[in-house]
Amino acid sequence: MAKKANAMGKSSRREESLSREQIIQAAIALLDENGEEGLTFRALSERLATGPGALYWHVANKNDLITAACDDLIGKTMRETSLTGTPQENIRVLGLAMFDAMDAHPWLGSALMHAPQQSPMLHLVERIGHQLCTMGVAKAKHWVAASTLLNYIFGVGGRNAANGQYARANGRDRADFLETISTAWSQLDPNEYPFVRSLAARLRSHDDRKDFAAGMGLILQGISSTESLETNA
Amino acid sequence: MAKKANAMGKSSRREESLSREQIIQAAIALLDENGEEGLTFRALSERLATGPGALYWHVANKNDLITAACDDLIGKTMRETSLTGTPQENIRVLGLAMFDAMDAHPWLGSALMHAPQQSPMLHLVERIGHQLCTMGVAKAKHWVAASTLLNYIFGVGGRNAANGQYARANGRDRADFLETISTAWSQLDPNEYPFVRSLAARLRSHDDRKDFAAGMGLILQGISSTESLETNA
DNA sequence: GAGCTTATGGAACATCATTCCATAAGTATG
DNA sequence: CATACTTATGGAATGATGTTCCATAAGCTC
Repeated sequence: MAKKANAMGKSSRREESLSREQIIQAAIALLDENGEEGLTFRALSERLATGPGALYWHVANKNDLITAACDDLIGKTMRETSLTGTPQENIRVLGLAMFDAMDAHPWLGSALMHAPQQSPMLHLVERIGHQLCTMGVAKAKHWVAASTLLNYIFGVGGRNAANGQYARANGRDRADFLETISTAWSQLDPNEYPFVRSLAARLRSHDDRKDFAAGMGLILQGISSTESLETNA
Repeated sequence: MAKKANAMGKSSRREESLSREQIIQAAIALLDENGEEGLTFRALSERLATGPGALYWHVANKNDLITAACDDLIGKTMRETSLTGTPQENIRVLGLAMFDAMDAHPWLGSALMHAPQQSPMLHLVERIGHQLCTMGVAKAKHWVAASTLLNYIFGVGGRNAANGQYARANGRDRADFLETISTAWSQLDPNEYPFVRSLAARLRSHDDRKDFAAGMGLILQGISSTESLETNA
């Protein structure tokens, strides 16, 4: 008795062998189609016409795979973004490129929160830093300026992704979703929540991308201002 | 045959009945002790001396539970934070209170990225908004100012949490972790990554909390600047 | 006490990431 | 060409998870 193991027809090495790159691309496709929960080793192996075990030859584990997928997209985004304007404009362009990537791949923002920083991310830091230098930002401000910009970029990305996925998970489109929240806000107690109430209308009509760019503008203005910041250097 | 169901000694209603609040507190304790992955319905039911099924009477599902845990902590943080300074100072205090909460509960930042916005979060928005009004920020800027601050606060929280958890997951303390990255940065190609290299030393010695406060200062300065921003209202 | 509601907790279920392993195709070596 | 060794492969098993189901019992209302 015992396990007969594999029947005869078994495996015979596949014509076009698997590759790490192939697996990453399939993972991205799966994530794009079905969201964060759509990526399972079973679904992935089915799509690639193999078994889950084979994937582990090319990929260490799921975290490794997701990290690689993030790197791939950030790298692609960086490669496709060229900078031709003023430093401030260029930083905005970089931020918007990341925003668009996270918008096109709604799982990306959330995944980046869990994934360790890898080399494509460093490339983004470097490019932003280069623009800061061109702007003539004082060296003492470099660290704070760069980290504030990055935290903002990925903070927005993460939250936008979360909102989008929440709406999608409840089977409603963005407009419905915003409409519901906006209505709820406008019905809040005027004494307790005057500010939130006053934002209800704006919520309904706002444009995430424009607001993102405006927020970058706010930070850039803070960076450019001549006031020196408290530093701990 | 078939299932004999429960033996006789069975259940007899527990002396102190379960409550949603009790479950939430136990969940927070579990998350604090063992991180994001430490919260399972099995561990939770064991700690509460019951079965997983009983928890579902008080809590809809895991998402509901995590959202409730987040709300509990944000609510507590808001309740414990009183504002007595200038509007700018107050906004900084609010941000730092959230930073400290996310620092004390490293899973919080990450969980907030997935959880839908609930009423304690609205309370935070309201308080920040009130300070913006006191500062005399133009109405047209309210939306951008508030959302930029919030995105920054939770963006930093999320990233800090991710870094901390990554370090912890690899069994290294913060100093080790930063040391490794700092060294890696300082060994990058000087032609390709001059900026990142120049930040290596700063990375080693930086203080997350001070940098967070400085970033808030940057944004507040941008908000206070008299230049009007492009709005889409 | 009868009947209904509120809990309770253990077992069962489906699904997941991951490991294991028998196996076969490639590749180098003689 | 034959023999070893490496590189892949893919299916089966493992263990843990969130969730559902259900028999049961305690409280409550009449």
